[in-house]
Amino acid sequence: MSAKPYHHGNLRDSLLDAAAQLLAQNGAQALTLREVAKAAGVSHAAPYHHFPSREHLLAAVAAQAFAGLAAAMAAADADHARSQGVRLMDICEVYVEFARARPAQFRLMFGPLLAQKSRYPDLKQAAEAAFHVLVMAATAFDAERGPELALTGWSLAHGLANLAIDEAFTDLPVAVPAPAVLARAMAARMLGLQGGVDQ
Amino acid sequence: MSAKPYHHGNLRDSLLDAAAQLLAQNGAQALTLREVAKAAGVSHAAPYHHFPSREHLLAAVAAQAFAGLAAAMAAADADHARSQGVRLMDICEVYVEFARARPAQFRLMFGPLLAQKSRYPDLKQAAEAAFHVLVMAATAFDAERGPELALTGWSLAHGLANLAIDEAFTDLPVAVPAPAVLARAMAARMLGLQGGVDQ
DNA sequence: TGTACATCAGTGAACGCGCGTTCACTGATGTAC
DNA sequence: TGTACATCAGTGAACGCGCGTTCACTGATGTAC
Repeated sequence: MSAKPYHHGNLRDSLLDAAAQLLAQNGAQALTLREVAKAAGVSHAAPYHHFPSREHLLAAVAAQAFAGLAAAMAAADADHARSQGVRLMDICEVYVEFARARPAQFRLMFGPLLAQKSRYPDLKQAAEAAFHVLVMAATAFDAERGPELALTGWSLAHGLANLAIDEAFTDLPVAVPAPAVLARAMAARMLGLQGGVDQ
Repeated sequence: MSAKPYHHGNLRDSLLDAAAQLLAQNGAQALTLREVAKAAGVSHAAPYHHFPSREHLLAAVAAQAFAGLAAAMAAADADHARSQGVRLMDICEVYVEFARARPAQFRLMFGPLLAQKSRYPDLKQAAEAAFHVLVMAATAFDAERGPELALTGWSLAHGLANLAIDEAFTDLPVAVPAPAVLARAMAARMLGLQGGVDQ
């Protein structure tokens, strides 16, 4: 803040923040280390004291994004006033809306830029933690078919999220409801519920 | 073939073929115009006589891939010995297997590299033709809920396809069947059928 | 409370690289007459 | 069947650019004594 100190103090976090912001603006393709450094107000060589390479920085951004997604899903699952089935629908909606709000992050989280996730333990762990929220909720809904429902729900939400952010629905020759509405309706069908109206 | 003629004769198609092959090997990120030209046995400036820019070449590759997907889906829908419900399951399976067989093409078709599809009319038309196959099949299955089923099935297959090629299922703490099996089972559930065994 | 010094987080210049694209050119093709 | 010529599809050298990364350096920090 004050007069630009030589030692930044918390550059690692600043770089992550700057990267996330640039990602939202320009997409992962255009996210260069040099731009990130500039946005953080630091020379373009400084990031190397905190990340071994550009890819490691991207992995850290993705891990942070997974944590955010997991938190949002967990929050949706925490509303105990709602039935477990409705909460599963909420989770699907949250998933889709997360992707729509942060499309570049979402693509980075799953895309080929971080092909070998196993090389980034933190990233892998964050991804698994997010999926775990869904498995737990699905198992609470139906103890026996929990994992199966979780996989189906994940595929459904993931496909919808991707199609939505890739704008595959624009100018389609059929009427398409809003993604959030679609997410709830599809989840309801999958669970054998009445589709969004039985709260 | 013979002694490298100065005039290639069919360079446009050769470039598309070379691009598709390089895409399969290295991914869209690494697909450069220069490499494509080299693979087609031509100087790196030659492609400009057939495509105004790299992006136009990519768009043409994607359009061709959409045509291939549409053909595969149509073939699955053409087996009139099977019930319409089973054929819808077949289409979903074909969709997922297409993605697994050509992951880089699949990502290019939907990804952000071709953000403004509307700038490439051929591409847009090819994409819509593929979706149309699904809508027709879903409408044949259930005249009233056709479009809704098509959207749900598309999301399901698309999500599964993406998760499969991004290897999101590896090392998951739950048992995961093969993608093709998953595709059939999920489609069956969506349609209210018995899940892959009622041929 | 001072001081020497190891450690660390920055800087800024430089490197090599490969890319998309442009340009003036040249060789091949095919058509008018 | 020839020949002149417009057109087209190639070539290869060159351009400018921005990138990731390296390097020797310098200023700040904090700890041992």
